Amino acid sequence: MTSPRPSLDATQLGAYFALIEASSLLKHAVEQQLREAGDLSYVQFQLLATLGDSPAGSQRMTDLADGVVYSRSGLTYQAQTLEKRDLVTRTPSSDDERSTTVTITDEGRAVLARVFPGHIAVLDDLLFAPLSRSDVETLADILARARDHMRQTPPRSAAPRRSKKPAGTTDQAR
Amino acid sequence: MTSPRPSLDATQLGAYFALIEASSLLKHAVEQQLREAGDLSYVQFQLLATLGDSPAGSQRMTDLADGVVYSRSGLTYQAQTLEKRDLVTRTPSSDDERSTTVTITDEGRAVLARVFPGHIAVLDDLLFAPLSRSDVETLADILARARDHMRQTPPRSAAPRRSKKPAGTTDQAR
DNA sequence: CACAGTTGCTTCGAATCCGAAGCACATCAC
DNA sequence: GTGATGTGCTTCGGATTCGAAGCAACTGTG
Repeated sequence: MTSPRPSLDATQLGAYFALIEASSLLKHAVEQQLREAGDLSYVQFQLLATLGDSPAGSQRMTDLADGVVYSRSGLTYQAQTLEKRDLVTRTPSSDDERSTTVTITDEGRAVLARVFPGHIAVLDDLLFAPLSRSDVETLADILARARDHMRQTPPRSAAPRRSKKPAGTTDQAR
Repeated sequence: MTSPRPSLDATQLGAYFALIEASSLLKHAVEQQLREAGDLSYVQFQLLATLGDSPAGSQRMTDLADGVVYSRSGLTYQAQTLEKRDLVTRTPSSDDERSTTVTITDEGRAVLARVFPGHIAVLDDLLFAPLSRSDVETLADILARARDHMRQTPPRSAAPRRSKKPAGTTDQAR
């Protein structure tokens, strides 16, 4: 950051690094707690929590994938893992033979309930402890805006201009 | 499902989810850009950037690991990968035979320089675009506080005051 | 109805990650 | 010195991730 880069200013860099570091640290801590308390990975917890929050306790694979940030294949893997442990069931949808409906089981809800208190505790201790009430509100507001913007921004806007991919053009190598 | 349990309030949950989602989305986007522009993973970029920022362009493995959030073994893996591509060199430290000093090469700096503009562009488009100047300042301040707190909080404090367990659930096989 | 294009999910291979165990050097007693 | 500990890094095995390719079921057009 002491480099002569005419791009981001110190504040922006600070925000960026703080965001990445804080989320990484938090995620690691949460992951560890989940592993110890219920032998769950973070994704697995997210899936169970999402399902537990759903009206019927079930969702289509695709809708689940949209809620979480992970890939479809990764979701398949985790869903299978959860199914093996009887925390969810997977059944073909009735109106569309292709889609799979994932449903949380009582056992799944039990694990969720067992893990939740510790999860909250970690968040309180690590994330919320050093923040005031208004800090949290502000944080929620700003990050929600950023998230919403990223969600609706075309995933490919990263590289400025690029249309069709004609051939093995050694893409933008400077 | 907003159960009647003494959990987090809506604002806290919102902040938590927004933090996780925003950082995940951003990281994915950045990762993709880095991959396309310089065939670097996010960790590799972080390592190169950290080294590039260092006075002599070099650091001990351990110090590097502290800067990044990843594990020692993961760092070893990535350092080896970078070394194979001649983006860094690794030499035993002179005063301590055990430690390894990692140094960025000119080639490494070149890759860094090639990748940087696109990196900035992604950040501008995805993270900073929907935020005002003061938003960024506030965000940086709050997250920096959270991060610093997490860094100095003992790693094992996951479940501090929570010793009660739901019946004689056989603990994990150790 | 037949066909082409979509959509939903899974399988496959490769890359990456972590924790535990192991190895080698350092440091601290005595 | 010499052994007991500690520190720095790597190796090992296993888990998790992704993208690309594949399969099966839907949809739209004539």
